[in-house]
Amino acid sequence: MRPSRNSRQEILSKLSEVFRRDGYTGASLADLAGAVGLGKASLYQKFPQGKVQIGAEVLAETGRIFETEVLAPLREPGTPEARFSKMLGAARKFYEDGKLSCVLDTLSLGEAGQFYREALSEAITHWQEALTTLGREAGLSHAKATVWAEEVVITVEGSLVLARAANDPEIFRRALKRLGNRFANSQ
Amino acid sequence: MRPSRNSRQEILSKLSEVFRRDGYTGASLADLAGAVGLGKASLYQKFPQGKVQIGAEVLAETGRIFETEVLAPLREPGTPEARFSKMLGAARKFYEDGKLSCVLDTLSLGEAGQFYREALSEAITHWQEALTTLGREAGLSHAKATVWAEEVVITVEGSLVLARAANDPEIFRRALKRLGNRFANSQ
DNA sequence: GTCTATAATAGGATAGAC
DNA sequence: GTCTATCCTATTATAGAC
Repeated sequence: MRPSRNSRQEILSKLSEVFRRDGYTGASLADLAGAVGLGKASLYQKFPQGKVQIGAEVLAETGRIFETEVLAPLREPGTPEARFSKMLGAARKFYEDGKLSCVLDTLSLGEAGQFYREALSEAITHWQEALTTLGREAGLSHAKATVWAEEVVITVEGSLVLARAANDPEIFRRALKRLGNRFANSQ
Repeated sequence: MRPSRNSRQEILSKLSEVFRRDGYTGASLADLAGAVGLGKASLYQKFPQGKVQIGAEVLAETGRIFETEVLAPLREPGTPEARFSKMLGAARKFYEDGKLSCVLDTLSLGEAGQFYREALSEAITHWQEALTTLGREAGLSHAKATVWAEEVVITVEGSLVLARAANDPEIFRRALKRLGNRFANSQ
């Protein structure tokens, strides 16, 4: 069923954006509350354990969205090339054309890294495994598929960092385009 | 001449470490002061404009160190392959084998990104240009050298993010090793 | 130059009214 | 459920002693 206007999912989506722009420490409760249009006290009604809980649920929900919107296409029918291309398109949307950072980056700095270590590791593993499977289906050896998968994730994360630091989202889009072209040409 | 025991360079180096672990917002003045073994008030003696100034000077000094320790080898005598290999070794040391993040990442989040936008952009450009020059000397066309340079920087930044998020510095070391091998094999 | 002490403000969190 | 009001702590920043 369709979530109501301010379902928990919608709230977490808005909270996620704040963390992805400002990082864990940089996102104050006032910022977070403001992003969902509530007072701070109302946030505590929904997240009694406060900021740590908000981060944890944001991570979990972001992982679910990433799974259904970005990784699922890797497993749908079609040639490996087409499926990878779909994933890249979905990633481009997920990261808003390079204008929005990744929680793997913004929620792994400093104290947050300690809170969320397990969730972060699992998210990376999950992403890499989905890519490795595709690589194998495209004819790569296990070793080559593993390396390729790691490099794809590295490229997405690295290009997002550069796009943010240089204030040039085009860096991200270029990098994704190259990933797609190279995979197509290797087929 | 050799800097005295607590020269500004040494102080900035210690301050830099805090920013690279905890990010701009995550680094409190108490943390920063503690890292150099001083009280907060003493930090304000050295940096009257406070945290923003500290970040700016850390960025500038980190850029100088990166230039002399990591980029300089690219321009020294030797084959392109040897010079690139030296840069990778220096980068490995600079990032402490993947255990220390890059200021391009940790000082570009949230408000810090606005403060330091120019310095961050310039640092990226500088790094890429040094690599592009090397690529050209290795026989690449301008277009290919530019792409290759961008990909090297992306790989370093991305593998650092993953290493931190997964708490596995080996990701960074593997990525650097692949960069070296691939360049050698293309010669 | 460095310290203690102290503002002044922001941030995380809770109580209780509506 | 959401708000105002409040508390407590942390944080930035400064004053003034040594």
